[in-house]
Amino acid sequence: MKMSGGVEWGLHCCVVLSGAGAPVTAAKLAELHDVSQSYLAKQLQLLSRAGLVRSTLGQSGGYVLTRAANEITVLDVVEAIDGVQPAFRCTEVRQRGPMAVPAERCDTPCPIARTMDSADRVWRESLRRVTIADLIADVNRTTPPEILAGAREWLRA
Amino acid sequence: MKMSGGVEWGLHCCVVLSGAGAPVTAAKLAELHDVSQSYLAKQLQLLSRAGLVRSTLGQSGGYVLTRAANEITVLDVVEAIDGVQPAFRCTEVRQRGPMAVPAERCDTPCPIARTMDSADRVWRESLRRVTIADLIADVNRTTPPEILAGAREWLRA
DNA sequence: AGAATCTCGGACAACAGTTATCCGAATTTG
DNA sequence: CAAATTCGGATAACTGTTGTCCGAGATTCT
Repeated sequence: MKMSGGVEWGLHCCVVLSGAGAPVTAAKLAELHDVSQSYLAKQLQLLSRAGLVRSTLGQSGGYVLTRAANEITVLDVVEAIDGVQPAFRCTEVRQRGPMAVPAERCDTPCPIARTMDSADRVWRESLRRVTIADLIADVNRTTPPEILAGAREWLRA
Repeated sequence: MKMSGGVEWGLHCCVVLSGAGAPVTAAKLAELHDVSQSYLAKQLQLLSRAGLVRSTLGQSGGYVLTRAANEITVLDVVEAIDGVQPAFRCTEVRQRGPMAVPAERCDTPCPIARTMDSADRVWRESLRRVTIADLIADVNRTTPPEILAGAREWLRA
């Protein structure tokens, strides 16, 4: 089981985008993080399609967050890039084979599926509790101030 | 993000194995669940390697659980088949690019990684709370008794 | 005791989904 | 009108999952 690597990039981009007042191009975001420019563009498209960022076209275009940082949760980004489909999918094994349970007797979902769904819910709930603003606060607290100022300046140039 | 489909099979097998008093062959388990025999064998091997089941060779061999059903958690099966590696892996993006944070200043893990790890922990904790015995109790409550008896008889034959 | 029979176990291919890349079309700014 | 920029799809490489096979090992019957 593996989450798409683009989730990490997307979260970093949201943090950076929140700090910059002006639109930032995909190329700049890719260079800042030292990741593939073409592939990051794809992830940004997913964020855009989910309505988390807005892209402005033209010469001085780029990406901007559509809401305040404390209105965007980590779960929003995860679901935008990795999808909303839960990791476990019940294939209704009990309805197959020589001892199959007829479909009309399966009113309640399989206990295995219920267990997995419950775990999936608490996982998502945990991610929903953390916002981009929380991440920013943590970053501001743990990274050297000169680097923060340097990045801000580098983005402007 | 997608969990291995073998997890579902493995859990069903554990439930069946707990009900049968004698060893059950991989072929019988595959036929009962109507899944690929060769591939199910692979999943059973993983369970065996993790110490959840014990295989006995020879003419009347098969698989047996090594512990009582209430001593095996769903998480045990998930980790045996799907692996223990968390879905999110931090690639230390902050240490890359023109504004990289030097490694010696990164004493605390990235806040993004901490958020993901926390969610992963509650997910695993949720799965750890449910045992095979719980699943069996649920199955016994929700499936028609004649089918349960039929399956028990079918296994014996 | 020996041989047949049946089992598990690991090695070996096919498939799918993810990762990564590129280029043309559409759009805004200067 | 020209330059710069984003968006979307089409396309290749790659990793991991899915699926299949045959050999090694053990038990049972004669």
